[in-house]
Amino acid sequence: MTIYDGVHDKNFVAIDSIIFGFDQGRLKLLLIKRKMPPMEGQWSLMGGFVGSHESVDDAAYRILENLTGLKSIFLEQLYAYGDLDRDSAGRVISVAYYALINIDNYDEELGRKYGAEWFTMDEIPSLVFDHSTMVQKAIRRLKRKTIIQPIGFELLPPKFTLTQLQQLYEAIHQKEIDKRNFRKKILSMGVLNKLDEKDKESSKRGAFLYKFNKEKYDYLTSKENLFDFI
Amino acid sequence: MTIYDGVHDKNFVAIDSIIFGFDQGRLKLLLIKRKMPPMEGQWSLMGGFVGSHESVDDAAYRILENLTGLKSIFLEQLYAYGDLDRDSAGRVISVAYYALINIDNYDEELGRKYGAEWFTMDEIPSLVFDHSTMVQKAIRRLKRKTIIQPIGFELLPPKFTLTQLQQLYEAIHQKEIDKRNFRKKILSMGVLNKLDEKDKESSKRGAFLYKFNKEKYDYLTSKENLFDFI
DNA sequence: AAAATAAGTGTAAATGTAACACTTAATTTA
DNA sequence: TAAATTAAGTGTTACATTTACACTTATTTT
Repeated sequence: MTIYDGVHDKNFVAIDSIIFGFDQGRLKLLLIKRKMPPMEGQWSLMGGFVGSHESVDDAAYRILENLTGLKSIFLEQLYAYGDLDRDSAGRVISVAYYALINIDNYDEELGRKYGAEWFTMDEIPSLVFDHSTMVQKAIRRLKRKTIIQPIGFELLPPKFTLTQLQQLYEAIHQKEIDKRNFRKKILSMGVLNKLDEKDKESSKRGAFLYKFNKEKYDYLTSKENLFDFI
Repeated sequence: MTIYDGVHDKNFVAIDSIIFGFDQGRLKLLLIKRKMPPMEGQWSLMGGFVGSHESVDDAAYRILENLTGLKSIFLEQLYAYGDLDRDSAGRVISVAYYALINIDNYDEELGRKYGAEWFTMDEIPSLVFDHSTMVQKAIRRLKRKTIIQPIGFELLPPKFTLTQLQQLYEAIHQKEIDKRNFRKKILSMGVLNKLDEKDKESSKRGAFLYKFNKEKYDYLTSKENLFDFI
């Protein structure tokens, strides 16, 4: 019946993480320089193998924590890559995840250990294996997802100004957004809480700080199916 | 550094297929009755293991062909499921795919061999392991995707009436659609070719048949990024 | 010839999105 | 201490998209 029945085969399963950050108005990607063959010295996504006594999600969190020191962050499965020759070292199936982190919480010490560096989106070098494909898909997913869900907050500090939030959206979508329309839309979602504090860093007048309202967000996502993406 | 480093572990990787069909105005799902432990006699998605000498996509196509006899059909990766205890027989990571097939081309002979049956969406029995979760996700994906891309055609015969197409959309989205608005929108997409033939099965007057224009669709999807979903 | 059946068609209201420029608060400098 | 500087903050109109809504037409059956 079936020409090839692979019932008794096991395979290496790996994780690769597309790690997004946001700094100085620019969207960034965390890459590491490979310290082992194959492709030693080439830029790569952070990755590792899935053990047989941990879930795939747990492996993704574990690997991300190794590099960033961060535990509870936004991490979502992107796609499973399964071409036979995708990894030149042999047959490895890789489940790609993308993470959104607040760059302030990133552990630079750890990063140095892995030879990690942040790259702005227009300066991403060519990557090993099919990692560039993964990054492309992650960017598309991020663009789409931020239209529907306000996940962008994950990339900002807990308190942020509307201007910062707008700059983030502009960085993700790579286009200018009208200030009035942006504020109208984002505030109408009702997931932002205006604080009494002002940020005086970037202007003389000072801009009000806002906080993401997770409770309201969770309520909306549970109530309506609209926000539900995948 | 890392508490658990699973570098040297291999894992079983499986495929599970959510197979959609459309018949008599109803969206349907193809399920099989398990003929082996665990969960013998329980309803399940069609599945199989990924061999170490085939790509994950190839495995998905192979397994689908086994059951349906169909080779070139719409098949798209849904999600990789990796909980430790998801399969009660042991540690198996499963990559779920969903398929859209024209039910006329389905090989009933083969289906009988596997104990396969078509279920309408409101009659889906409880399924083994995490298969119900997979089905839920596939339905959500299908709903979303048909809003953006006209992939619904995959479920219809090559020639179809606008009424049939509308019934398909109504079945997927589980709500009535206004006939005039539906026709306006679907025709404005410009991916349908009206034929000179009429279908006289369902009305005395007869309804014009249409054909999906793949060339135009491919052109649009390559040109504009709009249709691009994931 | 009349009845029955599903196919086929257009317009107006409502909603959502996009375009557009000036005022205000606070600090710095002259 | 008044003028200049800087980014924050704010509404309205035009345009596009989506929704709501009902009758006529072609053909077959009785």
